[in-house]
Amino acid sequence: MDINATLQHIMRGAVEFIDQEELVKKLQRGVPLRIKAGFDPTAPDLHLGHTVLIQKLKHFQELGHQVIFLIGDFTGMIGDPTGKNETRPPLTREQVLANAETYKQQIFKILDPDKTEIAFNSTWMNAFSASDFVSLCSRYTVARMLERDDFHKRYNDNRPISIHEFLYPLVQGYDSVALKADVELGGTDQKFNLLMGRTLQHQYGQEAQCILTMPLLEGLDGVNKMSKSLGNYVGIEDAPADMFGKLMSISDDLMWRYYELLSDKGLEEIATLKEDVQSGQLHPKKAKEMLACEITARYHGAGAGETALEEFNRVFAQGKLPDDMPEHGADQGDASKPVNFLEASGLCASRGEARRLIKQGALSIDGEKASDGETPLEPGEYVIKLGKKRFLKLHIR
RNA sequence: GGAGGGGUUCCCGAGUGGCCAAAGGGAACAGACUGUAAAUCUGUCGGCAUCCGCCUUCGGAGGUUCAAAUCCUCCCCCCUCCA
Repeated sequence: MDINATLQHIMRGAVEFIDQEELVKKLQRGVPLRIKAGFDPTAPDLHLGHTVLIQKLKHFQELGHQVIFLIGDFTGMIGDPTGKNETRPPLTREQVLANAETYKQQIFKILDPDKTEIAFNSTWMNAFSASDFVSLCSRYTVARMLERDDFHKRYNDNRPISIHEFLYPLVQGYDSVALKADVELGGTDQKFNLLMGRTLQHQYGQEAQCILTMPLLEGLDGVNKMSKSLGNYVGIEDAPADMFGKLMSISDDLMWRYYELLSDKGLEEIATLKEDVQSGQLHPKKAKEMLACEITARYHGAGAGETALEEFNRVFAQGKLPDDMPEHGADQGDASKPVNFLEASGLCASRGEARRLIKQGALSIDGEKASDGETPLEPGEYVIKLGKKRFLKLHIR
């Protein structure tokens, strides 16, 4: 592959690359580059937002470069400054290793294990002495630190910034020194930290890394970035039916964004799809199904996408029942009153909620709308549906 | 160290002694409409109780009062200005 084709592959979907000329120089040496991306040691519950970056790593891998998946177990003690999270309690060695295993399980659905190096920044940071730290801190100024958007805002809004939060960018930058990274990837929100790597590598007498930022994927709401805490995410470990269903619930506008950032389809192919939808040749729902199918198949195997599609249409388009439903058994009598079994089975958080939902017309039993929550059911088997998405197979003894 | 401002239900935020389970917005959930789209409209949105009503909640612990998110005391945390 010539340099131009290589560059094109690298730049696809990227928001910004600093600095292309430097990259060309690095590439021309013909030695595999060291590509760094850092991740939190906690909650290795990756969602599609993370995969935007991981797929970019894969691109580098395909081009023969060395990918370093850095687990920030030291920086994890600090927590990337967001103003929300305070210092996290340090994880134990065992927890970190367990999380790393879970990471591997998830990222190797995308990356090639043989070409991926897993690193932990505690490896070098735990060896740091207090004077090493002083030396590191002396290489950057408070004024420049406050340029970081998040710090800047918080400072102006009179919201707290703890001093240790300044350490996060410094350590992340130092990681690049320790790893001798050639390129570091991150979301656009990471730009400051990525640039820190360049500065520090310079300071420590190394060639500066290039940085590549990827867009942040919007969550299912189409507004906020995808995140676990906002609950607007599609986890790559989500069951095929959930994954498919969540993707179908996005707006048509958002669908194109997802195509752009998540699909393996070429950009031209996507443009064609979009035209077909606009001209009315292709129903937007079909286009969305294709997307949901592709992504579900990526994480659950080739057949899973099709299966999820069929299931989805059966349950939601035709109003039939899903394949597997949670089951719940109850004795006849009090326990067989709808308000009681809805609560006992976990379909509702409380009896009050069950009553409200029934009043709102959300409950159906064996396909019949039920408005009475207080009358016990006779012994037998029932299919309970609450709202659109909650199902239950009920046995009354 | 001194002076001042602030901590409210999932989030933001109003509320300064009873009419407060606490305005308003957001999120979420349900219904209508659909393509389980999105948008929109309507409703719900602490727990128990089929209405009455009862219990828990407004940073924490005590106190005053018939009655406290609201007043007092101490404590914890955050911010600003001065030093």
